[in-house]
Amino acid sequence: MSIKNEFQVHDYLSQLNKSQHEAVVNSHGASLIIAGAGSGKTRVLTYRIAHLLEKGVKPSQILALTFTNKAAREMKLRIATIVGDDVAKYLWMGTFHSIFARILRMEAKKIHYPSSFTIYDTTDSKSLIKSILKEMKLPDKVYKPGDILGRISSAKNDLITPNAYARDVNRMTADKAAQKPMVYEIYTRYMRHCFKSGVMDFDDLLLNTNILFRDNPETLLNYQNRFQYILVDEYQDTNLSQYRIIKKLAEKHHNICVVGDDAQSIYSFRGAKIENILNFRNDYPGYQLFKLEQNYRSTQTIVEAANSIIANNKGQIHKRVFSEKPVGSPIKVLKAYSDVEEGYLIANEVKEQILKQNCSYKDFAILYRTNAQSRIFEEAFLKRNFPYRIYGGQSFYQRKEIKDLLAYFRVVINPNDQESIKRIVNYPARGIGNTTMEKLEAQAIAEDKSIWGVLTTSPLATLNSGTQKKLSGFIQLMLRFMMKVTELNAYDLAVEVVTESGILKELHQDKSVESQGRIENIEELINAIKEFTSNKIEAGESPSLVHFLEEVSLLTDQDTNNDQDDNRITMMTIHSAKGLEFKNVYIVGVEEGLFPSPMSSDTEKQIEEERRLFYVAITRAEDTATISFAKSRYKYGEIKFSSPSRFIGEIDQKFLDISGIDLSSDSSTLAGIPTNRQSFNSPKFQRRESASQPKFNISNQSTSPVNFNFNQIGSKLIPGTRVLHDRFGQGTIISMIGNDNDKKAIIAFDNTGEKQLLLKFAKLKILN
DNA sequence: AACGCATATTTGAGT
DNA sequence: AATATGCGTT
Repeated sequence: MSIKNEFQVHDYLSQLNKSQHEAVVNSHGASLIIAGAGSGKTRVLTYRIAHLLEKGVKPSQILALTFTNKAAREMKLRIATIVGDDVAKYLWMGTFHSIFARILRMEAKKIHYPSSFTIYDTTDSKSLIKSILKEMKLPDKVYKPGDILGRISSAKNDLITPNAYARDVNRMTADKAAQKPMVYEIYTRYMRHCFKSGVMDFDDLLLNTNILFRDNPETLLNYQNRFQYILVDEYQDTNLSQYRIIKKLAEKHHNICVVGDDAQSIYSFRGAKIENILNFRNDYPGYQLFKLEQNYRSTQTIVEAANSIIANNKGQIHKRVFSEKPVGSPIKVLKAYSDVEEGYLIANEVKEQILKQNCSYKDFAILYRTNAQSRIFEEAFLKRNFPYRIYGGQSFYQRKEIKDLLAYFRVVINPNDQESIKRIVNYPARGIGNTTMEKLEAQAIAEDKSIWGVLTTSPLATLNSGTQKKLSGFIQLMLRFMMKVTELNAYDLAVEVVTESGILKELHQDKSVESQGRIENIEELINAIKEFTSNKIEAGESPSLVHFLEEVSLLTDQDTNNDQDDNRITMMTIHSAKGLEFKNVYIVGVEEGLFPSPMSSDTEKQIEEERRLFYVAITRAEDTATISFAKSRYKYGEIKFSSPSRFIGEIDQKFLDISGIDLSSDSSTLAGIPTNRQSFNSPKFQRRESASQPKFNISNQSTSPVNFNFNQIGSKLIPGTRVLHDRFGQGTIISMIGNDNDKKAIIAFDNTGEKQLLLKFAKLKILN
C-alpha cells in the first residue's frame, strides 16, 4: 500500500523525543497529553493522527477538534503531506463550532430546525436583543445589549435553558441585585425568536448539539459509532457545553485523546472550565498521562523566566518545562513616560535589533492586552515606514458593505432571518422606512409570524398603496433570488444579487473614496466566493451559497489571507497570539490597570488567569522578549497615570535587563518595579511624574518634513507630490478636488491605501 | 430620508 | 480620541 511508503519516506517517528514518541504511538484508550509551551504539541497531534491512519483507522472515523479554523487547516495540511490529500480530506477536523454546525445541518429536522438555519454573529445577536427590549419596553440603558448577551451566553455555555434559568437561584438573584430582573424573560424571548427565525448564535451550535444528543439516543449512537477516535486540542479552554458533547461521544469507545496545558488556560471569561483538564483523570480512570516538557522554541532564559511567573499560581498540574537551547539574552524591560513614547521606544528597539541580528520585520511581534493599544504602534511604525499587519479589531466580515451583502444571502437562504431582513429592506433605499418596518414587526408579533411571513401571507391593510407597492417590489426581487438558489452556484447567484439588488449601482453613483473602497471590498468578497465555488466544484462538493454562508459565518480574520512570506511586523492581542511563535516578542503596556485588566482583578482566580495570559505572552518568544510599560497613557481621551504591572516584579530578577529604566525617579523600589505587591498611586508620586514629562521629537531626520501652510503654498500640492501625514504616513498625491475651504487632496498612502483628506484639517507635510 | 449637531459609549479577550 | 446613537432640522 502506498500509504506505508509515504510513512517510511517521512520517517516521522524518528523526529520525536521519548515522551512525544510515547504520546504518538499509544493511541488506544483515554490519553491526557500535557503539552508545555513550545513542546511540539502540534507535531504530536499530527503524527498521532497519521499513526492511527497507518494502523488502518479510516479517516472518517477520526474526529479532531481544534480551537481555530486556522489550526485545523494547518494540521490537516501537515497530515496530508504524510498520508496524502485523498486520505486527509475525509478527516473530521475543525473547530467545535464548524464541526457541529455541519452535524446540526444534517440532523436539523430532529431538533425542529430548518437545515438552512443561519448563524448570527455577536452584532446580530445584540441587535436582536435591542428589538426585544423595545418590544418589552425596557430601557437599554439599564439592560445593555452587550451585558444581556453575555448573561445569555454564559447560561448557554453552562447548558442552562430559559426554563432552568428561572429555577437557577444564583442567576436570578444576581440579576435582581443588578437591577435587571427581566434577563430571564429576555433570554426566553431571544431563544423563541431565534428558533422561529431558524437562526442560531455561536453558543446555540453547541447547546443544540447537546439537545440533539440528549433527545435522540439513536443519533448519538450513530455518531458514537462513527467517531472511533476523538482528539481535542486546547482542552483547557473547553466549556461545559463542549465538554459534555465530547464526553457523550467518547462514551462508547473511550478512545479519547485530549491535549492541553493548564498553564495556558486563558478563556474562562467566556465560560471555559480549566477543571475539564484537571478532572480528566476522574472521568477516565484508566487514562494514560503524557507530559511534553522539553521546549524547543525558546531560549533557556525565556523558559525559566516564564516558569518563575507561573510559579505564582496555585493548583497546577505539575510539570517541569525546560529548554536545551542557548541561554540567550535577558528579558529587557523598558520604561516610557507616555504611550506615545512607548511606541517610539519600541520602534527604536525593532530598528536596532534588525541591524544587530540581521533579521527582518516578520521576526517581530508586538503583543498587547487590548486591541485599542494597537493605534500607538501603528502610528509609530507609519512614521518610520515599517511594514506591519494588525490582526483582530474589525474584521473584513464585519464591514458594513460586506454585512449588507451577506444579509441578502442570508435572507435568500432563510427569509425568516428577521435581523437580516431589517438590514436590507431599505438598502439600497427603496422608500421603506422605520414606520413601515415597525408596523410590520408589530403585525408579525400579533400574528405570530416572521416579517417575511407577514409580507407574503397577510393582508397589509394598515399600509397605504404606495408603500405596499414598494414592499411588493422587494418581495419580488427576493423571490427571484430564492428561486435560483438550487439552480445557480454561489458565485453566479452572488453576482446576480449584487447587480439586481442595486447595491453596485448605489455604490457607483457615490463617487466618494469611501464607496470606492466599499466596491473594492465587495469585489474581494465576490472573488472569495468565486474561489470557494471553483474549489467545491473541483472537490466534487456542493458549490451552493448555503455552504458558502456556513463557512463564512464561522470565519475570523485570523483565517483569511495569512501570507507568511510577506515581511511585516505582527501586531495582535496576546489572546490571538496563543499557539504562535516569533523570534522577537514585545509585550507592551504591562501596567497595573491594563494588564492585569481591572475587569479581572477582583478575585485571585481572575488574577491567575491574567498571569497565565502573561505566561502565554512570554512563551511566544524564540530569541528575545521585551517588556514595556508607560507611566501615562490616554484612555477615553484622558491622560491616566499608572505604575508597572505586578507581573514584572514576579519574574525572577536574574532574568531581567533593567538597564533601559531610568533609576533616578523612584528610589524605593528596584527601578520602579514593585518586587512585591506594592503600588504607586500616591498623589505625590503622580504629580512628580506628570511634571517631568519630557517632550520627544519623533520626526525622522532623514526624511525631514517641512512645515507647510496650505493657504500660501497650496499650489505646491500637485499630483505626484510626496507628502507625510501624521496618521497615515507617506503617500503620493493623486489629484486635488474642491476649492478654498473645501479643498481636498486624494492621496495614495504607501501603507494604508487611498484616502481623501480635507486640507483644512489634514496636517500634510511636503517631503523633499 | 438625509443631514447636522449633541451626547453617549468604548477599550476585555473571540467562535 | 474616535465612533455610535439620538434627536431635531431641512
